[in-house]
Amino acid sequence: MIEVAKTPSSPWLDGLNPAQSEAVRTLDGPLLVLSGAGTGKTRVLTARLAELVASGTAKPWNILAVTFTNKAAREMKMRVTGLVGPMAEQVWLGTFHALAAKMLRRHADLVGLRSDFTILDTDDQIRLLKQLMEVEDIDPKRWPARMLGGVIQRWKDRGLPPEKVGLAEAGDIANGRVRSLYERYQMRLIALNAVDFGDLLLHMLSIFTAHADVLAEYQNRITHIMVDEYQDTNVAQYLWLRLLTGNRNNLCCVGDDDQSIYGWRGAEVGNILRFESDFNGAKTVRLEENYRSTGHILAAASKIIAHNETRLGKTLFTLAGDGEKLRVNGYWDGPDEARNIASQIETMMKNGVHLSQIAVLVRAGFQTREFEERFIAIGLPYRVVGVRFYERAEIRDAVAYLRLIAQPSDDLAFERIINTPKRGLGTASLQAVHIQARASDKPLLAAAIDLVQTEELRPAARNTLQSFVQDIKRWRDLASTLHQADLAKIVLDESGYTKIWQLDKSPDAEGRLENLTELMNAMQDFDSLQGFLEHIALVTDGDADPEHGEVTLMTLHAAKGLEFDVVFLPGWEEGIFPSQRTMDENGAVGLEEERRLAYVGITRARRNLFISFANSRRIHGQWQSSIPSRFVQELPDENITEDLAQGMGFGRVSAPRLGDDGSNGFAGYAVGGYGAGWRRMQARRAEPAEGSWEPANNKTEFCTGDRVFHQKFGMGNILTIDGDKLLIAFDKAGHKKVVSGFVSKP
DNA sequence: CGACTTACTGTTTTT
DNA sequence: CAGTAAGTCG
Repeated sequence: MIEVAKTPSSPWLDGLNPAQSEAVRTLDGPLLVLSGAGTGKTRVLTARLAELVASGTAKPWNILAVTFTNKAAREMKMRVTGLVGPMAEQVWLGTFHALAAKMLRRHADLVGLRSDFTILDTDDQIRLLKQLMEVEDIDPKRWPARMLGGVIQRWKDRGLPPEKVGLAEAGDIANGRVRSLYERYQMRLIALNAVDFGDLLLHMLSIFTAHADVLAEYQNRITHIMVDEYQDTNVAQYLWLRLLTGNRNNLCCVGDDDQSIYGWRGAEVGNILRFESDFNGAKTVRLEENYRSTGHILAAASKIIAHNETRLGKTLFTLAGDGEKLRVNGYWDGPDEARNIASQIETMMKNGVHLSQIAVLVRAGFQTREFEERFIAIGLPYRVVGVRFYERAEIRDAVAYLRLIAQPSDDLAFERIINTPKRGLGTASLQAVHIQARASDKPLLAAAIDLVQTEELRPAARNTLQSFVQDIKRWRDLASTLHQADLAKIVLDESGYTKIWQLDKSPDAEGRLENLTELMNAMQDFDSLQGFLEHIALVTDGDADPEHGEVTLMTLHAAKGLEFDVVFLPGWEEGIFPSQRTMDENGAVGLEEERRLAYVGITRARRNLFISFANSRRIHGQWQSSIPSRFVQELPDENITEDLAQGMGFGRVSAPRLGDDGSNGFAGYAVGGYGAGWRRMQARRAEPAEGSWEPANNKTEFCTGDRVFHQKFGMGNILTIDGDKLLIAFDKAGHKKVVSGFVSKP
């Protein structure tokens, strides 16, 4: 390496490897830093930020540094402060949403909002949509509000306001009424002086597009932009970045296309894949030296991800030794898997491994249950990451009180608490308030104040409503003199909310009371009630602090960015992981994302990795036999040791090796018999040539009316065929939808 | 208005 | 199976 002259006072440049160093020293022009798992991404990001300031290339306030999570933003701020001191405070540093919210509050009037707008969460959105769906006459059974909310959110992710949504793509959803639902929803949000998460970006886009002066102001001020986790950006975020970058083009994006796992949430891997053609003269730096995992782990991860077609390609390497091979375990069933993993953890614990260094990572939240049950049974300390604090019902109720106090026009908060605790103000009373509100064009709370002056409600309801609005007013007056935490205590006690849980006899009531106390503790640290409400609107992570002497149990998604000495990856079975639904909905693209998830999971481990699958599992109360994930098959022989349960003739080699089309994970499998798996294993051994093995049952083999046999349902006749999905009238089991791979001709 | 019963439906979720 | 959501009765 050539010794480059450097300022002696730049400690952040010390110890960087050549690639890292190059990324840190490339200060101008478009730069893509492709950083594989564990290659020191955060280090590069913070060092480069420090270098920008220290070299005089940019003043702190000229720099915009964007992350996805508050946690990442916090860490970056801390580390940059450590490097350059309090100057770091001046950097525009935060999440996409927090930065956009900050901007939007300055220009709210340009889109018809006031600067004190409320930020709604998903729950509020859904409830609002349900109301509007009634108006639009959309059947909530056929089209669940959650789903339509998702559709609208996706449009927002793509930067599409209602008028830009193509008729074609809106056409077949909810009989073509989603578009007008979206329109109505947006109007309602403005009327409520509220925005949802997607609006934060969307409104800024429309302001930047319609008001050149506003955009110019930001473009002048921001000369350098840095983006973390670029592979997770959606179209709206991309457009926002593009507009802010202007023609300076000083944009540095850091990310890893192989770790893009949020496509289903609107993230566009395309953004990172296209970077070089998107930004003229872009330079790409690859960080490929991994400082986290041992050789076998890294090799397995690399070889699995190599099965993906759509990637920029990197080759991770480590100077650490090979370490131990991955262990691949087959178990009889779910409980067997949980029992074995739990006892392996116990053994490690006895051998001095700290529990905080052990994680069990699952594909979906419900999979943690089996482990929880086992861990409780043997008294193994654990914690489940994922149940978000601010999404708990009791917290949302409490916050709704505070929201209504802070913002009397917050109708959603009003609706949430008007009858919580039960005051006898049910649908009839609420209806009356709604009518009054619509007639006078006022928020619900104001309408309620008017309504109690009239004879409209029967005396009992009127009195109750009267005292409710008076309470709110009284608390509102208190808010100016009391600290918000004390206010919260008074509100919860006086409203009778605390009492609900004190009287509740269900086992989790105590926990809920603790959560409320926790909420008030959390409120201590804020300057104002407003500040606290802004925080909870944009922060959902319940601070996953480690070092707690507990095994961590969480989803693969939640594990991104974390690392552990020992990682267990259970449930590697077709249909679970890769998830059947993802493959059904997104085909080959979905399968590649699932594989990236596998890659993320594997690369979380520093030293020991255990992958496992079970022969049968109880899903929705039904026992179902399962087959090992194709990802098990993709693990290279030389990096693993395989352990099967006693007498189980069903090894990983029996996992499907299919084309990556995601079309039919089960094709050709006589599921249910271990013998079948064993025979396949023999067959594979005998004829291992790539692609030589064809699925036995091709979907084209079936015709409507065919008589077929199913392992579990018996004989039946095919009614309809939809791709590889068959609707079959079984003689005994009735009508069932099954995948063609499950049935055979007799 | 609210308590109770019945039917349905089950991923991942940085903000 | 188990949790929710809508529907029905008192």
